[in-house]
Amino acid sequence: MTLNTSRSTFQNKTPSSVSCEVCMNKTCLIKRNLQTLSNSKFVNQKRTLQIKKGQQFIIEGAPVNGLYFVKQGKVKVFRTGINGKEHIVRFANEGEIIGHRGFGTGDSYSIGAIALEHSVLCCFSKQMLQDVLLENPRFSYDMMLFYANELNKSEAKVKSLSQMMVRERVADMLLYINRKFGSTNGFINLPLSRKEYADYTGTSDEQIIRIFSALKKEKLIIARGKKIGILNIDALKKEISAHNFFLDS
DNA sequence: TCATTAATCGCAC
DNA sequence: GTGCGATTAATGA
Repeated sequence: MTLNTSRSTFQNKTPSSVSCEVCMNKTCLIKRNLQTLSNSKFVNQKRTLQIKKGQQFIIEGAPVNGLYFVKQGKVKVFRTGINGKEHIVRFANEGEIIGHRGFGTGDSYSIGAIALEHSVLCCFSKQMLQDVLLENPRFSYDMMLFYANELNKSEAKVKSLSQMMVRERVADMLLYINRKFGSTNGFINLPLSRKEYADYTGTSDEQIIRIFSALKKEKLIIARGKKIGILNIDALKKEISAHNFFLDS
C-alpha cells in the first residue's frame, strides 16, 4: 500500500532530517507519544524543514499539505484581513503545532505562518496523520486536548480584544509573551517589531509606541531598540487585574 | 560608507 | 483614540 504516490516533495528525506527517537524536544506531541507510536512507521515518514528567519512556510489559502511541528525556533501565525492588515493569531514556540486548523474538513489553510528566527520544523502529511489518529486513541486524545486548549485560548483572546483597553491588552500581551518565551538579562526572548506587537494586540504601531513610552516613563518596562524588558511584573498584572484573567501559557 | 527600514513624535481630525 | 507624515535611530548591502 503506497500512501503517498504523487507527493514528490515527501519522498526524499532531507539529509538534515532528525529521527524522533533522538529528538530532545520534550514538549512535542509526537515525542510524548513515541512509545505508542513506535510500532508505526509514520514517524519515519516526516519531513524536516529548515526555515530561515522571515521566511513564510504556510501561505494563506494554499491547499493543506500537512501539519508542522516546531522542533526548534519561534514562529508567528497570522491571518490577513481587509486591505492587507495582518492580525497575528498566535506565536508558536518549540514543540507546538502549526497548521492544525487546516486539518480535517478544510482544504486550504486559513492562516499564514512566518518564522521569527531560524527554525527547524517537522512536517507530517495530512494523510499520514489521519491514519495515525484513527488507529491510536492515546495520541488522538492528546491531540484533542491540544485543540481544546487552543480553543480556550482563542476565546480568551476574543474577550481581551473586545473588553480590554489597548493599554491593558498591551500589558496582557507582554505578560503572556514573557511567560511563554522567558527572558534573558531582563529582556524578553522574542525579537518582535512594534508592528508585530500591534498586529497581535489589534492596534496600530503608533499606539504600541505610545503605550510603550508611557510604560517606560512609569518604569514598568524598558526598551532598548527592538528588545523589550519587563521591570515590574506585578504592576503590569495590576493593570489587567480588573479583568482578573490572564492569557495563559 | 550610504541606503534602506524601523521607531518615534507631533499634529490634525 | 486614530492615522498621516516628518524626523531620527538602527540596520543591512
